[in-house]
Amino acid sequence: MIRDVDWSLYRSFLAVMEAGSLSAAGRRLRISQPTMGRHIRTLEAALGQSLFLRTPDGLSPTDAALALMPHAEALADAAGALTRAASGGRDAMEGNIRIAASEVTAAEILPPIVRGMMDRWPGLVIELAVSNSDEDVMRRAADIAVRMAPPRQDALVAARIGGFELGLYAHPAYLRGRPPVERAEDLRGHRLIGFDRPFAYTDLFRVAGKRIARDDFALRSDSDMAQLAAIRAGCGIGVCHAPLSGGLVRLLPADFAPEVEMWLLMHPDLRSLSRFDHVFAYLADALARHIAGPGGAAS
Amino acid sequence: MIRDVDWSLYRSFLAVMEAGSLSAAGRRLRISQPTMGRHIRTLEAALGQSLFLRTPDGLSPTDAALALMPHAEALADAAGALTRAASGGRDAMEGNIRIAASEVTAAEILPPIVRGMMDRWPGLVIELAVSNSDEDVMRRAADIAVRMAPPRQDALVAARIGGFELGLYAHPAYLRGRPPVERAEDLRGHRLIGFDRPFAYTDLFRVAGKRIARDDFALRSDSDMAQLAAIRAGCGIGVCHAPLSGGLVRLLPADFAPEVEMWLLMHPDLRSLSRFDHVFAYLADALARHIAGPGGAAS
DNA sequence: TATATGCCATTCATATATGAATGATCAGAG
DNA sequence: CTCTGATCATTCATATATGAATGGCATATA
Repeated sequence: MIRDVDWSLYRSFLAVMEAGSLSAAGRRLRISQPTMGRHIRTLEAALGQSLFLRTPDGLSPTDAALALMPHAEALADAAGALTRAASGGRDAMEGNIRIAASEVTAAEILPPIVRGMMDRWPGLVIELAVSNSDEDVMRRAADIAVRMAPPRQDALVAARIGGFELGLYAHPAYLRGRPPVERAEDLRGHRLIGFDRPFAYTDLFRVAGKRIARDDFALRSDSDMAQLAAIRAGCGIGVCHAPLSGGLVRLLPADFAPEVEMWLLMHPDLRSLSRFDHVFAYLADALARHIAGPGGAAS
Repeated sequence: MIRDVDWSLYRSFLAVMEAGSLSAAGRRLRISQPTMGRHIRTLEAALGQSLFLRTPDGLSPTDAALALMPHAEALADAAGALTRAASGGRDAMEGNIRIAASEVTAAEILPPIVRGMMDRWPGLVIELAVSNSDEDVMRRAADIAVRMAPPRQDALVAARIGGFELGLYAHPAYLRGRPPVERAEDLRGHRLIGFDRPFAYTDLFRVAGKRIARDDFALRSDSDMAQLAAIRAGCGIGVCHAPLSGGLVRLLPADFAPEVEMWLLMHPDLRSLSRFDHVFAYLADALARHIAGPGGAAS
């Protein structure tokens, strides 16, 4: 049936899918547009189905192409993981490492830690990717991930870093001149900051047993970083990691104090490269110390 | 650092790793030995490290190459999945489907079911792979898997087929002329058939609360198929799926009757190709009917 | 000891894939 | 309407990768 498709063709396919045109894809892969066109034509011939409709302003994918897309991405993830694994020496602390974390983690927690890593191992090249699912590690789109929940995938190297509290916080400037928040009912009439789309966290948002729904929020954002920034800017009352709450005022600590676990994940295939183990251990240690710091220490 | 490695080189790398020599790898990929040699040399140059030691009778992998191996396999799995997904039309019931199952399942349960599928959809090409881990589906080494335990991976399409019993069985020819087995203690002195290496099933092997250990087995095999064949050949007493126990005598049904669940798994990326959905549903239905047949019906 | 069969490296003529240049087409801006 | 900036398809000279053939080298086999 289908035989011996050159893997480079898949690469060109993916590039065209992402870039939207032969020319743009060619630029990205540093090959010429005619070559790119030939690759796609060859691939279509090999697979026996047409993958793109040629239009004056690019190639638009057929349904068949869309169906193949996730597989092509998996291929790219695996190729990326291989290149990262091959970068640097066998046991040397050099080469690329891709770390995935949530926005807040990447922006607020990791930078000083990464700084320390880079100082200690100057040969390392760190890539920070923002994402929220363990899938990244399973799919090898990232080597190591920091997550705020236990892994839902078996077969991953996982370390529980520790637990910390979430809390309701507001900036003093917001609270000034507004009715005090002393009981759960006092939240009515206040500006609440929360998620836009339902998330894992959504269920956590219960104050004194009552669930805060989407409509109760005066400011909605799916970016936890934007939420944090909004709280700090005095936009209203929102949820924030206790260890990150410096300068903010905690509200209703008795009514809202859900605990969150921090986990570190790694793909088992990376254990054979010692630098991943070292970075994993370094991160686990540094994150544990971060949690144990101000407001943490719940584990 | 490392830039723009042609994915075909990874393919050659994998072929050499598996074949053990440039010539053999070349034959497998239908390219010449000099070309294969050039590919490896190019890859080594691109990755900046030597991958093989050239010996008179082949290429032996360095540690670096061994470390890259799992990644290369992931790449091959993804490429295979892509080709399989691309084989056949978009919504047509034709093309390749790879089904993973344990030995016993593949040999005893699936054949008539697969026969039915092939009759119904003549365009389908079925590949039966023997394996025991959900990993296969997660890694996309198989499209659909039949498993005897709930999935340990989230993010898989999973259907619980039903439960059935395991039991202790022996062939009448074995039992003839031997002391009868009426209580758990009677097993002493009998020939037991069991696993060689510790497995998930090992823990199940408890008779009247007492665990049967490795040393108690007179015949050990990690192949469940070999065990079944041994029981049927009258080698001794062993564990067998109730639905497969035709012609055998059940022993100590009150003391040993652990329940096992059968699950069907599929990678979510395949849902967009309708033939995988259809085959999934067909398998789920046929397996459920198999279980509900003789000796099953525990769900 | 001679012979056969693996293997890899090298060479060199050839087939193949590539890129620059060109032309055609379309959409949007002035 | 015209011009600009995208796009893709085609052409053709060139660079590149390929395979057949060869030689050298080990290890089995008789």
